[in-house]
Amino acid sequence: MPDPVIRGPVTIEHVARRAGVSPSTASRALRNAPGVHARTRELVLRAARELGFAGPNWLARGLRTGESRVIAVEIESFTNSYYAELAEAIERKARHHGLLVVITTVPASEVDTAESSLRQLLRSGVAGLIHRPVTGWERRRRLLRELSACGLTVVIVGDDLTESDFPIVGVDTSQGVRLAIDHLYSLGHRAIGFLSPSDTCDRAVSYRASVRRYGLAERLYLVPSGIPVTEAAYQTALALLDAPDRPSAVLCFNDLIAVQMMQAARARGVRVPEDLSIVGFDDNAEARLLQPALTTVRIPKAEMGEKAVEIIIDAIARRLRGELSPEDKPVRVVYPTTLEVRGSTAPCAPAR
Amino acid sequence: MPDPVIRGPVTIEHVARRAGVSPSTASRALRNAPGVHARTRELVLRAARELGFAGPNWLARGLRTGESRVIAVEIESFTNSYYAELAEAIERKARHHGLLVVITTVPASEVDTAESSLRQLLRSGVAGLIHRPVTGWERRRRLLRELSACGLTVVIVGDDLTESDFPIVGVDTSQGVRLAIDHLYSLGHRAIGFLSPSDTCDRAVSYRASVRRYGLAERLYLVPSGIPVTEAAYQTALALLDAPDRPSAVLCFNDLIAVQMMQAARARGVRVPEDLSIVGFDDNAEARLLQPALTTVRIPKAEMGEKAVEIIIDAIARRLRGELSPEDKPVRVVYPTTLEVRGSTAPCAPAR
DNA sequence: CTGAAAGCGCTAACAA
DNA sequence: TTGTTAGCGCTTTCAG
Repeated sequence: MPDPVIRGPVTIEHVARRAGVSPSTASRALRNAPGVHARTRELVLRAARELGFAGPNWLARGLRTGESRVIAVEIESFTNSYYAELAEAIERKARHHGLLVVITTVPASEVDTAESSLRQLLRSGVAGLIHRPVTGWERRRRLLRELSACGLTVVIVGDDLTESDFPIVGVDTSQGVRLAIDHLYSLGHRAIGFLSPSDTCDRAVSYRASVRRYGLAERLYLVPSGIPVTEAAYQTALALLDAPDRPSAVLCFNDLIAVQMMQAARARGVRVPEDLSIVGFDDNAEARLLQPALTTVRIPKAEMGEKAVEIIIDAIARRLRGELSPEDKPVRVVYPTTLEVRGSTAPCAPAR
Repeated sequence: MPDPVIRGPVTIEHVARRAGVSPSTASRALRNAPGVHARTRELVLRAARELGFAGPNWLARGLRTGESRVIAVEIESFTNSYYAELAEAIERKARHHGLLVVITTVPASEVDTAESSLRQLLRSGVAGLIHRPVTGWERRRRLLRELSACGLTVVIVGDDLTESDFPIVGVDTSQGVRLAIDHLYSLGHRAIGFLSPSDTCDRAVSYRASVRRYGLAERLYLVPSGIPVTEAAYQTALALLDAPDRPSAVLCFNDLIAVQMMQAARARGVRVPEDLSIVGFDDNAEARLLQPALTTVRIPKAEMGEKAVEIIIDAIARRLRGELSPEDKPVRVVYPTTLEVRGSTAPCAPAR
């Protein structure tokens, strides 16, 4: 019998017909569902192979079962290596579990527009959303809660832990900041600045606490918003260097800002680490490329991404089992940070 | 009348019922399809708004119409900033056209395993695939052709243009290499090496041609495969530096390898650019962070990504119009490169 | 201009 | 163990 030509993807019905069984039997066999005679299963699998069956149509299956093999990730940008690392881990983990990953980017300039695309996600059979809070995130908690109410599992990934409505995967910011300040203090630094775009975020709060613990003065250098953050950080860094009471060490809000600090130092002829010690935060890939390499507080981004996926997979499984646990306290996973000591920090120069 | 509670996402039927019309009319109104009385449309839209209708379920619509609002991107890694830039542009363009982007990563170590996940894509209602060839890509042309035959538009993005079965978005490699060699030659360099993991790729071929054009000797330093490419590149770079006839300038296969070259030079105390000029390729983000900043051949990654999306959107539109053009010569878009002259190149030192 | 009916591909009940 | 039936939410004939 000549193979009947099948245009378009092969469906379960094709396989069933060829194997001489009903579609439902074919479906069961293909899914390894129980209650299929071994010989029948064989038959079906062979037919599938011969026809080049590529697996069931997920749209159809999803429509029928309500299941979903897709999770969504919302980040600010791919080219920020922090997010890239996070997304990579998420995708890897998801792939190993047979999940597809839809990535949506929400540029800071479009936080408002983004609502519609998130809603679309919901209607696209997405099982979960991994959300990394960005500027303006406060505005969308309502939306997120709404999505969550519609059965979509929302997981927050971030280091600000002031959140309790959703499962959250975060890091112990205050511990990380303490690591950095302890390191600088033990190198003899007593004038330790903090270069940050915010003075109310967890990192800033922790900085103040850490510095106070040693009885040191707070030296917060606030990066103004409005202009692109790198440019603003660079300007603020210059101002920091030009100030008469320039600190001997600076903790930067993150590595992106630390890069600007380094470049500003170079522009002013301030040697790092001899004249100025710099510590970053996050441990982005570029930290190691800088010259000198950047001492920084490492955030376990890969682990965090994987954990977020696990939480979603868990939620999916639980929902399948009918345990529609509405609000039994969202999970909170907090990772510790580590200090990566590299070349940008050194003992405080005695002569100042 | 109290709002009847609707659990789960609101469907078109809910909207229809509330508006007092049939589902088909609601569907038409929501889609802005012709043949709906203005007043009826109003009614439907209002009902939709009141119910918080978030748009039609794409699974259902896709199942019915065969349309798809999802495109897939296959890259090797997120953390390689080349791919990150590409993916970012793709996602942005896609988002602006209302398309969702599924990103699949194919680590070099898993090129074989990856087949199944690509097949899954096909069954997930994906309209197009943007494929950036990676190691082992030859092995999957068969698969790609198969997917393509099933109605999925495959677009290749890359700089090796030896491909004619699929639409391709690429760059003029030989022009780019010539740019680099011309630059070095005009700086007085006559011993120009090429540090590359392959001696048969377009870039290597172009290097040989360019160097021959000036009557210079070929100095190809081949990075062995098997071990991680960065490590291998570093070792080869050291060998290059230690050789008695060390070149005065090196063109690197890409910026990733150029980074290794820089670090090897630092390790050996060879000053860049005084003792050695280095040119990269791609213009990754890190090129600007290096010290000195890397002179490199810029590839317009963002434009390429956007163009790839356009090609897919075009194909979707054409298919909807029924123009199932089977094989009318795939599009080829070739971008020129530009040379970004930065600090890593300088006139050849006279004394050697 | 609107509604009723059918079906995209799949799977969960229920029957056999 | 297997087949039959129905329906997920939507769109698209085809009548009205």
